Amino acid sequence: MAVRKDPRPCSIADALAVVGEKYSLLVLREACLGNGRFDQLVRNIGAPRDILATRLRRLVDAGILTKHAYSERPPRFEYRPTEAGLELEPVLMALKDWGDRHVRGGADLPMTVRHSCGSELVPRVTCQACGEPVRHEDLTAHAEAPGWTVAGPTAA
Amino acid sequence: MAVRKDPRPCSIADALAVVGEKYSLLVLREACLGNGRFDQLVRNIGAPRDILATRLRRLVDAGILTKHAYSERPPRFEYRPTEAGLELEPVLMALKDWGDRHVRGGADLPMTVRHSCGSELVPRVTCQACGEPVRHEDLTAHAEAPGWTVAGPTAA
DNA sequence: CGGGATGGGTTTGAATTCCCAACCGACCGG
DNA sequence: CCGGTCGGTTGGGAATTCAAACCCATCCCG
Repeated sequence: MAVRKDPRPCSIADALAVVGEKYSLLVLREACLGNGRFDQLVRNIGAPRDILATRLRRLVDAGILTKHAYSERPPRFEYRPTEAGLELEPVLMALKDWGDRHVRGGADLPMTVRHSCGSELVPRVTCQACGEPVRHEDLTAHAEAPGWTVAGPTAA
Repeated sequence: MAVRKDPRPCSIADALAVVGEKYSLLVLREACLGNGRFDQLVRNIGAPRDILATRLRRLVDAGILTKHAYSERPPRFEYRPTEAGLELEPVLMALKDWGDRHVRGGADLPMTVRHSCGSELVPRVTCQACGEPVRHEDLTAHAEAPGWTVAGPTAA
């Protein structure tokens, strides 16, 4: 799915080139949940088996999953998130939050996540420096490489 | 791209069904940057025009973009993020951060974003309740709807 | 030992998408 | 009138995806 001719050098595009293909993030969801076996992935995601096999190869190659043998004889594997994969989990949580609020009505959430602090997780993307939530109107983009021109005063 | 037979009710899957198709999040990136005109999108994203047209229709239908006329005679349009679209921008930032750190080496970032607090934005996904960064080992998933079974003690 | 189930895939052929290039209509500028 | 811009649409071939079937080694059961 690698965006063929992305004219802009951009880490968002780079990230999507790795995890932006169909099912990839759902595979990571399941891997993070501990459901990393091939047939679990097939059942829980509903992806065709061949597609799943290619995604898994790609995610392993990209260093997001590792293929871990949980049994020799017969050889059986489980796909587990690497450190890089685990660091993608907050993105997944932020996406889940957005989906909770904007796609699903906001009520009757199919699944919740509890944080170790004791309360139910409500993920917020914040600025590390000041701790404030990241809001569009507080952002300004700056080009560091050629290819970037920004029209308005808005930022991404 | 709606995942055809997603066996799990999941807000992540729901969100991806809307913005998970190829180019969709890059379109939103450009819209947030203020580069919302059709030919700007074509140039900056590098997507085929017909695909872009389909994505735009879908994003407008989903309430993520609006088609705003910036000129009558000749009729010219600009796609702008709605409130829901703007609320997806933090996810984009979190994704950019991951890409910065894991796909790109970590150095020579093509673009940076400044936060209104004065420092360069380093987005962190935090727990709203306690303010701590969201880390995999602090999470536990809980099923609220049928379809959910989690294998390990891990969580997503 | 035979017979079925399980796990982790690969193969096949049809259906769907994507991609590219060309085209179009409305307008403007010279 | 002629070229250029903008915002698309159209057509046809290339690439992906899909569903279902198949494969193969290994248990499990009797």
